Amino acid sequence: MELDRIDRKILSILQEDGRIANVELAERIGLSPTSVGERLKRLQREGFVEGYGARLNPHRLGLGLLVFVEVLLDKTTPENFDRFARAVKLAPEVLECHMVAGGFDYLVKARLADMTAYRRFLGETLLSMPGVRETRTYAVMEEIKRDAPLPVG
Amino acid sequence: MELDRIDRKILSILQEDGRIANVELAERIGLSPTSVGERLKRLQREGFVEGYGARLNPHRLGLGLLVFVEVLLDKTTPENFDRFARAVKLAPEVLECHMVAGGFDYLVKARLADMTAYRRFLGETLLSMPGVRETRTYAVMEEIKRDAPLPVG
DNA sequence: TCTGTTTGCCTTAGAAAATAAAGCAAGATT
DNA sequence: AATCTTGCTTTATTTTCTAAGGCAAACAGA
Repeated sequence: MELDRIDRKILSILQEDGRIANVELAERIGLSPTSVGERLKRLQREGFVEGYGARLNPHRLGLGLLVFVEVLLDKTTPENFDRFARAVKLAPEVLECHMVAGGFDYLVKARLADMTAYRRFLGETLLSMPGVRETRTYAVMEEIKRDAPLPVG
Repeated sequence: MELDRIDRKILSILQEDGRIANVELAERIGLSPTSVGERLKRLQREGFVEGYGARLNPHRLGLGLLVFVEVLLDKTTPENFDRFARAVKLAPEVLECHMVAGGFDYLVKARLADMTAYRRFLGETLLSMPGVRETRTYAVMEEIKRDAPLPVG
């Protein structure tokens, strides 16, 4: 399944402004609203578009601290991996968690109110997770680039 | 400026489904469309909602490889920081870049087609950026949790 | 306590947008 | 050459958004 120039333009615009009216989207593309709507429906059906979301300001919501945590597990058995994965999915502070190849097992991205909240999170959530041996925390001092759109062009 | 239970519910729903019709949003909240619309406009005006975006599937777009790169700068002067920041903002492969406190200077998150593309990106973009001394790459093997909504409850 | 004001919600009506149907033309297929 | 498919357009109906006006409860000051 191939994307043409128009499909990419639709995706690009929608990634920046997911709530744009179909009429206006069609104007910017240079097609009728109907055909743009059909293309979009196809892009959703084919799985290019997974959904839409509001972009919230974390600081405004009292989540002033962004941290990355490198996590090493005790014994890297399948059950340990699985239990850790399940625990991470339940923790609302954790925005992302990736299993990586290299010096550690998981990279966790979390947002919290402040360092006090982080201390609690580290002790009560991360370190009490099954099989966690070691963690290294990196606090973000400045967000240079935040959630850039995927390159579709 | 305080958020009540209804505001939080609006933010929560909108974060998951940013394209929901105001009528349906109002139904799920239990208020009239007008008053939900007014609340939402206020939440946007006050900066809680920064915008809306389509969630695209990176794999479907041929971006099968997710990497995190730790970057160390040569001399940590303000100009070097600034030049690096500007260069990073221009690179479309870079989705996030954070200045961190700890063992290195920057943590970069990037999506690429494959390892070949990453090699090129590393050489032509990252290593040729001003003042970059050392990089450590961590390739993601499995995405356990991806872009979870911010906890607003 | 009484009065005026604000706040947050509702209903209603007019404007705008989404959706579905029908048709048309260019290119592919047999 | 005739038919089918594809992708677009226009039109009409339904749905949604938006702005106006009004009501009642909470609040402030005299």
